[in-house]
Amino acid sequence: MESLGNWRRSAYCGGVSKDLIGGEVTLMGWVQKRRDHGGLIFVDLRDREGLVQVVFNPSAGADVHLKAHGLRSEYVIAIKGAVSKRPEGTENPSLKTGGVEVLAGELKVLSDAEVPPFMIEDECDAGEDVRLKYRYLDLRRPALQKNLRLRHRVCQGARDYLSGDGFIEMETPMLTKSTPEGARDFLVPSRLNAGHFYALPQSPQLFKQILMVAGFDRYFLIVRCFRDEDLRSDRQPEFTQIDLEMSFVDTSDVMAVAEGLLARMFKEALGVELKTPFARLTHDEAVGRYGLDKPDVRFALELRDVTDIVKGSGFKVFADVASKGGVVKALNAKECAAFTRKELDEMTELAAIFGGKGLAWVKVTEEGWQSPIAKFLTDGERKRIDAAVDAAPGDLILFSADKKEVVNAVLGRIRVKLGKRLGLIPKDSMSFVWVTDFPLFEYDETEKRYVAMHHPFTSPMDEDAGKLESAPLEVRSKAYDIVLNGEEIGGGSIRIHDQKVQSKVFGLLGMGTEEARAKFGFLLDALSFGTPPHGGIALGLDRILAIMTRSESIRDVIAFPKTQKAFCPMSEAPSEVDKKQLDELSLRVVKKG
RNA sequence: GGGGCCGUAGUUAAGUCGGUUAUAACGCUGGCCUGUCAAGCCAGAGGGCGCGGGUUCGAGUCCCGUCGGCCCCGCCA
Repeated sequence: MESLGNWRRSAYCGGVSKDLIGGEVTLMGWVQKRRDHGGLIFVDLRDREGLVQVVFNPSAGADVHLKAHGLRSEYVIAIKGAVSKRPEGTENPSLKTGGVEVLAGELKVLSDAEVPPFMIEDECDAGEDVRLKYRYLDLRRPALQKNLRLRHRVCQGARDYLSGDGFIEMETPMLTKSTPEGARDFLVPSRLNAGHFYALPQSPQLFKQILMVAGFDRYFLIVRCFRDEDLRSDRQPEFTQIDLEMSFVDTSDVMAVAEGLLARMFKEALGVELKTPFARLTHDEAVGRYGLDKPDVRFALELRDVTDIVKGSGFKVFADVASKGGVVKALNAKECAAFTRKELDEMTELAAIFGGKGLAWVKVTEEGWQSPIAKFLTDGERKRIDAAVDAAPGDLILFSADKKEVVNAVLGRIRVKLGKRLGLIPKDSMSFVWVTDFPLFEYDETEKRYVAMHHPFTSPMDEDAGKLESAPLEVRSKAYDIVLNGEEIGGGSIRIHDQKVQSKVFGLLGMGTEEARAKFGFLLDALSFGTPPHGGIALGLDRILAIMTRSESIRDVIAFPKTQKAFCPMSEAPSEVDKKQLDELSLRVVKKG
């Protein structure tokens, strides 16, 4: 290995252009590929800006040529040489620098390299476990470099936009207080307070509200959040939010800022102009028509309620469900009457995953219904159903009958599946939709109490506030989610700024006065000292980037993600710690047995 | 906590009904080669099938357990 000495890079490999022809350059980078012809040796040299071909010609220096013979993939080298137009017929149009090459005059091997466990190229087919173990090699791949540099630009755009709109970037604690509600906390033991723990923030929620109390008026943060829950392709234990909060505003103000912010981020990232304002659906509409509170509105295929049509029918399954307060809904899979038994079974299996006990189907033909349930329904009922779902010969109607929540979940997911399978989703479409008017509370059957649908600090709608005690489940909230292509990419709300209302909500959530004081006393205190009406939103940066980059998983837009077991194969975190460390923290590990 | 798919050279994969010495491609090593860029040609090395049991004359193939990866349900205000 050689030292850099007084050599300094004069250009990036990917930046060697025709303009430099005739000049000398000093390049530094990684050996992508060596093609040794015995005489001529070609080396593709790579840095973050791209590749350039370096030519080692024995006639230009026998010793340098000999040295180049020993180069291997991923060696880090520096070369000095002349930029030259490539000889006629040897240009490589698939390379940005394919019209030129660098004739090496001097070579330094700055670092040699082991044979990498997988090849550093975009079409890398190595498994994700190997790639995560050697993440530094994986990150050398142009695809990941591109994703992470996009991440930088998007963040930069967000900072610019928000700073320009009067938002102040602040900092909130990472060592904070564990609070009930919400996700499981990551805990950090306190050495100076034996037996006491900090929690890593699930979001800066309370602190940003308190900054509003403190009069900062507009705050933002691009901030890491932590939730100790099971992972998914769109969920990591630590993830990044673009978090903002504003004072003296109502829902429409926050939504307008979020739209402007997203428009700026997409302009920055993809060069596309988003049309604002975005479409809006109430929670009721979203769930009713699409089955989910994160509707993919890129295609229709909407759910239709046929409960009224079948409630008095001879089909016992439907009639029973209807009489017990359940619903029967239908989905018209246009032109899918040719579905095989196997395909129908797959749909039923999918329904089962989401709690559906079955899935009735009807193939609509010129002669009428072909279906196991046809004989249970009258001609009139069948006609009314046909009309309800706009059925035409060749269509396939799928039914789910159950409790409302189950029917919506089942048909909502089947709708998405069908949308993909039938190619109903327009490529390159970015369909944003706001979902508003969420219920303030849900009833949790296992805990036997109300739980906040968004979070406990969400303000009820002014016109519903009177129903807080009389009919909590009918109270709608000032919460809003932003959904992109069927994925939730953000959510927020106008907060409660009245201490009395906040106390009342805590009470409805089953928290006694004392408990509320113990858990959220600081918030209640703060609210009592003059609080502006305020609200905000948090955008899921990783998810947005995954959509922008068409990544299957947010792991592809995070430099150092974790596996599904929340393990980092590179650093091997989490790990056991020394007994001494545990002693200092007054901790003892209890093996589960 | 649960369901599904998957663990075979460095990597990606094949391996039939259980049957000689476990295949291939890429990569790697050596040699030849002055216009390649998926370089080419020749030669070669490299694994005992995630791990532990079991069944069997015989297990990469079957069974049980376990570990790990991915997808999903629950969970994620």
